[in-house]
Amino acid sequence: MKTKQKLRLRPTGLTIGAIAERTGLAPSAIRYYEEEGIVHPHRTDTGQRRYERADIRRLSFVMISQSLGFSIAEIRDALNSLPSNRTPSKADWQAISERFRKDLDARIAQMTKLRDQLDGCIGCGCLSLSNCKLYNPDDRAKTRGTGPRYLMGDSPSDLGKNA
Amino acid sequence: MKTKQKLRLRPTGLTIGAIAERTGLAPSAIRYYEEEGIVHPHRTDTGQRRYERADIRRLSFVMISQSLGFSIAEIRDALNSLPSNRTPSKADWQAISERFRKDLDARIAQMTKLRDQLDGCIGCGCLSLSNCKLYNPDDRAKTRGTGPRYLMGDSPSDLGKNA
DNA sequence: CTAATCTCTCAAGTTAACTTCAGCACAAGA
DNA sequence: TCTTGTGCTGAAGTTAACTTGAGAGATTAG
Repeated sequence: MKTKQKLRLRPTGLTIGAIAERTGLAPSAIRYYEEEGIVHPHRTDTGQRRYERADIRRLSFVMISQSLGFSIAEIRDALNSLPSNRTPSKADWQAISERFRKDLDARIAQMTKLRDQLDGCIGCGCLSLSNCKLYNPDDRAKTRGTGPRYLMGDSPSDLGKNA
Repeated sequence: MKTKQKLRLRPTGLTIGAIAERTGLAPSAIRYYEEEGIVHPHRTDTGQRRYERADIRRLSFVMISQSLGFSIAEIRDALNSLPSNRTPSKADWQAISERFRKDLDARIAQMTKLRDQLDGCIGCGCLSLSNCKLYNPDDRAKTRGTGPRYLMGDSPSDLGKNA
């Protein structure tokens, strides 16, 4: 079929630069997201990445989700629930939205709860840590953030002893 | 050598191990907090750290604050507002509590706002990113977390164009 | 007095989410 | 065609908040 001249494959897809411009993300970040399995651009015969329009939405979703406190891993998992064979529909995105909303609701509730205990505990001068609600490790929200904090709340064993 | 006998200085203060037990923190974490200027134990003549009872409260405050999403730097700054010449009073702690509460209120409000926009935007399938409120960089909460994210929202320049 | 614990310091490792850089290949425009 | 401008890869750096490990001294239980 191809008399294979130069055979200029029509410029299928957007370059990483174009995507970067439209999303506001740095190309390096976009490549990183690929490593993390968030986007799966195809390559030109010379190895350059080419993205689809739908990828802009995926990446934008990442930015929004991150600002809401979700990790890349969580976001990837959510995106993996989108159909891979067809372009995600409105319903598909709504399903994700609901999952995230549930998580958000829980976090907001948790923060509100801790905030309400703040005055009562820290504010009181914490003269009796032993019965301070904020010290309950189950209530101390597992901070969303980085790094080893492994032992956080692992052995607050003798908190009830004295102050 | 020493004409002075053993001269047992009375065991002033708690050892790092004792503090670790009472707070549930690892000794390494406590030493790290010292580097960060959160606690200032004095040393025995042989170089071991000795803490005061009040340090337990400082460290507990750190744990609580972290679970509320505050960084070590923010926590240190708050603690620095405590009087250094006398043991902090109830009122001293309450002042800090209020500052943190304000911050918490703002963050909760922000999260609630974004959450409410979630369904409307992601849920809708985001057919028109151009007028999506979640894309407003000013609204995208500056995520509390680690690492370079410097450019996040730095140049979402052409977001209003298409896509 | 000894063995078992504890502590100390300093360097290096860890996670997350990226960035920066070096060296090289391809693409676009005057 | 020659010159910029992009893009690619892989390795290493960055921040935060700590942990882990090595080598050596200090404390304590028996």
